[in-house]
Amino acid sequence: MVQIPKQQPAPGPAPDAPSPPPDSVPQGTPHSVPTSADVARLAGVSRATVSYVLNNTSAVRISEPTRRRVHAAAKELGYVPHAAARSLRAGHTRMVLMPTPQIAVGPLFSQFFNELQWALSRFDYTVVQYGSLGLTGEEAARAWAELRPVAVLAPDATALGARGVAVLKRSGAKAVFTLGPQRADGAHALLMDQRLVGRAAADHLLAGGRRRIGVVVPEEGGLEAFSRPRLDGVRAAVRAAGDHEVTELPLAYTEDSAARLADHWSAFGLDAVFAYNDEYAMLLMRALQDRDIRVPDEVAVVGADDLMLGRLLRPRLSSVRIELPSGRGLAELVDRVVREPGGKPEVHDVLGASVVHRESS
Amino acid sequence: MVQIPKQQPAPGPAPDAPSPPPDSVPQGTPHSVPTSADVARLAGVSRATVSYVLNNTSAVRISEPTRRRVHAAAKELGYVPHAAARSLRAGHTRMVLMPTPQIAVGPLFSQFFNELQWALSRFDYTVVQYGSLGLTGEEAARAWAELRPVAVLAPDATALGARGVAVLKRSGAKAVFTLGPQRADGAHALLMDQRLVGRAAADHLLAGGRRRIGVVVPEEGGLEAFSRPRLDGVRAAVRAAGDHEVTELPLAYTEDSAARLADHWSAFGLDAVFAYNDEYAMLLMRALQDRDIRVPDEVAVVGADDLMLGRLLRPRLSSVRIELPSGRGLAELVDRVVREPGGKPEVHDVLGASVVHRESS
DNA sequence: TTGAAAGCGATACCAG
DNA sequence: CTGGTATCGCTTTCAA
Repeated sequence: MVQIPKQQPAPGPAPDAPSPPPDSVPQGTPHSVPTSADVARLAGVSRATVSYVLNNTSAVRISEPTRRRVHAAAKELGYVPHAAARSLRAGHTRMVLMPTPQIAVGPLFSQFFNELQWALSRFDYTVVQYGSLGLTGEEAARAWAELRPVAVLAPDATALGARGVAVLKRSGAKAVFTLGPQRADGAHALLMDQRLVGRAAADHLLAGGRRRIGVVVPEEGGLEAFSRPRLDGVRAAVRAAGDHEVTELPLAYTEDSAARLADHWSAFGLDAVFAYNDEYAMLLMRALQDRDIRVPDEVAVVGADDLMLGRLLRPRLSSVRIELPSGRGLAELVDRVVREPGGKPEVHDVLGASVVHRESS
Repeated sequence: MVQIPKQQPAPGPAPDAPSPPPDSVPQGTPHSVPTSADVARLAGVSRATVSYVLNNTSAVRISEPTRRRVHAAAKELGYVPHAAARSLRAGHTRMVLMPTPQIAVGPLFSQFFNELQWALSRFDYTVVQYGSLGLTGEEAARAWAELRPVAVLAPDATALGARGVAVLKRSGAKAVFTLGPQRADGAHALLMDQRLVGRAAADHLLAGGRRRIGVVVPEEGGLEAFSRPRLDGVRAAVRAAGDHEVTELPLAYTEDSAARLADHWSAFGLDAVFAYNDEYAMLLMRALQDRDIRVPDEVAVVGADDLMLGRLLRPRLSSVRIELPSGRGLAELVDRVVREPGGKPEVHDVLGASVVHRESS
């Protein structure tokens, strides 16, 4: 706040004189960032001692008066250690990189992300979400590798390929995980097999006697990684049950789009819909009801994510509840791999899907 | 993948012999991370030349054959530069730190975040979301300062105080912004005055002849920073219009809580509710309707955020549309401050609020 | 108990 | 046109 006006150092030795300035008043250097050397000077000790004190190095015992002086000096200068210098020296970091998915991906997933982040920080990892916007697999990997993270948890929408994984490992990453519906060669996988969601919905509808099933496929870009496998899951379940029909229903998240779909509804001849998720389900259900198409009598509707809103609709919306594992457990897994790298890539199936049956189906 | 078993270096000079190994076959060092020195060795040039080539340094002209050799060597080794070393040498970074808010904060805000992130990366900043979970103002600031970001955009739920701002500036941050309903001394502010949301809702309700207004206050922790000012905004508007009543309505985001509130509804004697946001509005409206309390005849309901779901409810939900500024503009602002620091802290009012009148009010 | 000094990896100056 | 080399801030032996 106090603006020191032009407090130039007194004319003396040239700025790059090799000898350190003997008159070591730290305020003399007006506004550079304080380093451990500054702390050392102010406390009248060496940089080594500063390091020992501030890191509580147990292998070395520093006298209490000295500790006090160092701490006081650090506080007075507002000294904050330089993470880059530290990790450069150490040769490794505790950084876990979680590249942000480009697309917003729903409250469920982002809560999962948050929980995982919290759990990892309990393990003393520094979690960093890195916005590598618009970069593709290998390029993205190179950008991430520059940070030398000890672990990378990549939402596989980033299409990290085997090449990308290799880049990261060569850069020193001990653990590379993909998390999402697909896996990448060489990386561990927290596999979230979205087909299970479709399968659960289809099994439920088939069990209720429905035979002509429609599947909403969002037109919004970036959702294909989820919508495709969900559709595939429905197809597989339906095929297993005796080759009934499955109709793709493209739908954008707008009232117009829903209206168009509903206008042609009878042409599809469906008796059930899996609506991708609860929000699309709500959109579609509203459009159907506005046209006096009765749910569930004429058509059963099932959403996914089991959001609160489903319980508030009338009829109450049946929904596929998706269970993601605890952040705590995953953090343990990551930590284990970091500490014992070199194992074969593990594939963990981390997605559970079960239908919550309500009134719409 | 190929596990080289115990490939120990042949017995020769002690491992810490000062002379570099003359037989410099890079494959000889099994699995360390390649550095620019490795690239230089493989290409048969100096580290300086490698740096010049890989950074396209224009002040220096390198022959085409040399460039080729360097690029080939870099690719063969899978060389990725070390960001920490680079920024240590450079004395600054292009990192913009955006600490993640602890609480999930709704789709509107996170979309705004994403847009801002994208815009900043167009300005060649590296955007990093840092999960400093559970740390308070000054401690959090110290943790962030270790990364030496050039700019910090702090959601003020992190309660970055004047002290925290000072810590960041001393650590070299050229631009410190808070973004949210409050500001911090010394920092620039992208002020999102949530009172405007409450005011807009209240003005709308008052204009419609409503006089006894209730305001939903979410019981979920972490939302106070938003709900308090929204309530205050309603209070201010109501006071200005002639001192009518304002009733606080605590509500958790559960059906039970909404049911309890609705059960005692008549006791409140209200003719209007501002429901904090669309989701709480939906929750409350459903509970009211289930008890045959008519909306909007008996009670007008207004939400906020103008989500799609509001349009799908019956009656359609009136809502306060919140306008956040373009990420592009804010990125420009941040960039300007980074390039010309030292100016007085600027306060930018970046939140617009206007009611979308539908059927529920 | 403390200090001097070597390096971590990359860059930019100054010679050659 | 290219190669030494000092340097950024910090940790960590090794000596004193």
